[in-house]
Amino acid sequence: MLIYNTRTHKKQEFEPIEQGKVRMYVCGPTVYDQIPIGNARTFLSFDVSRRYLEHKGYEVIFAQNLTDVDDKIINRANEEGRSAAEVAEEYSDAFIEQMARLGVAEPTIRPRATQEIDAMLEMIESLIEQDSAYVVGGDVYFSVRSCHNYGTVSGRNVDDLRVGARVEENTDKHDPLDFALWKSAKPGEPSWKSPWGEGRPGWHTECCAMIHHYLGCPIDIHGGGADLVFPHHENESAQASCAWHEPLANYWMHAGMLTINEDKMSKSLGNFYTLKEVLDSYPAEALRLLALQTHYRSPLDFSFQRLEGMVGSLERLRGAVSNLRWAAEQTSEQSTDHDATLEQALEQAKSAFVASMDDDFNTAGALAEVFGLVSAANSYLDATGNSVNPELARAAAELVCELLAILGINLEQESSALPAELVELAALLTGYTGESADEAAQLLLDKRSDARASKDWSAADAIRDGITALGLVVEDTAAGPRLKSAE
RNA sequence: GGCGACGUGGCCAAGCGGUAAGGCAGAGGCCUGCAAAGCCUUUACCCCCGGUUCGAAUCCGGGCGUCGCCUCCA
Repeated sequence: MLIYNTRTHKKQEFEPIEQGKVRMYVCGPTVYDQIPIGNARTFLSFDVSRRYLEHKGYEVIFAQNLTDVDDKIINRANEEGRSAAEVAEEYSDAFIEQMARLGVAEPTIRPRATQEIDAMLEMIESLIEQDSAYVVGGDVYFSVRSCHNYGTVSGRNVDDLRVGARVEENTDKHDPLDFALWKSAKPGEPSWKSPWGEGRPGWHTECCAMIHHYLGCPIDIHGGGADLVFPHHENESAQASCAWHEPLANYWMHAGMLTINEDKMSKSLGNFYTLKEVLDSYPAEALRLLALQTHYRSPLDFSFQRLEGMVGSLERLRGAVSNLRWAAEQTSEQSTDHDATLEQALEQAKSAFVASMDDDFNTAGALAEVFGLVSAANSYLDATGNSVNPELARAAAELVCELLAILGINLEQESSALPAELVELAALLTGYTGESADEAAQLLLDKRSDARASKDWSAADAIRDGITALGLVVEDTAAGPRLKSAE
């Protein structure tokens, strides 16, 4: 399969270092607040990459850090008058919770920066020994000019870099390009002991040391948002190169940025949404569909209007699966004249899905195949009037679910029990005296069928309206009426 | 100034040398007592101008436009 490598600017055939095994690392969040929706896009993309690699039979060791010490965390803690550790703890938990809601699989390893200080100190000492880093006061800086291949990940020339474009120049540095590996602690800041005094690690230091410690260098895939290419990943790579004389990673993957109505999301523009906010109002699967209909490297324009549309798409997928399964239960036919067409569609979907995903995780193409399969299945149901070949119908339903599962979209809904209010409704309209919602539903549907048979439309509609009011939908299929919960 | 993306139907978006997937929205039809669900049909000068080629949305050159990154934002 092909994977686009940021470093080489090309799609390359993926060859893992170790046969059958993939070691990958995706830069995690700095835990100072609920993560923004754009951040979630990155994690979603890599979740799909990981799932697909696993589907291909690879054993994937997936590591993702939590940056739980950082200026932003300290600032927030100061504002709220509590410790940085408390803030980090709260938002680490929040992050893990939201990822679970999004259906992002747990990483194999989830190191926290504050727990890995030893590995960082070791790396920094090694860099100092090799003259790639120097100490100024209690700070340690990485010497960019000492790294001969600096710029190879991001494709930049050291001499082209505009220094001080966004941050004031720090006069302690030997060279303006140098970056901090270790920062001395100001009073009241969280700190750890080091040979250079109390302090804390720099951001670029964390990921690199953790990768080396847990996965070894080089790893197969290093991922993150496109905004991390420079300087974060460039710096990580430089540290590995100078400390261990190994590349950090063979493939560098970057997820495109998320925009809102073509604008970069930012608090100042008032178009800032957190993942939590979105998931509180929309199903995670709809958000996934939205994200996966755009290639992971392209910018993704998010809007609630689009998300709204995805709810409809989700329904189409769910509807097809549930209709197929339902039809399969209703009939005992062994085969039909239309089987061959559907069988062909199944094969087509399977192979085209894989072909798309093999091409640098083309989820939009893969998804199109799933929709194609859904269309074929719906046509099949239509053509057979629901008198299906049960085995084939089930196979189609399972394939839809299976393919979507590779994309992390779970169609299986917890089969919500019928609402108890049905009993009251049945009591009112049919004189039902029992207490079973299932029986009540059956009775109501039977009564409605009778009413329809005798063309008593008002009675039939009264029953349907009553049921609709309970959040259910009555569908009259060729094989009889059925109840579904309204989305 | 440097580096890099991108410009495909009303909206979103695949395709990356053989004459345009898919989703959402719209229109018409079928089915239905009416609905719901579903089916069928239907909407493209692929930003512009050159070039290469038997053939280009796809490659090359030049415009125009949009966006991202350029020291700590995924």
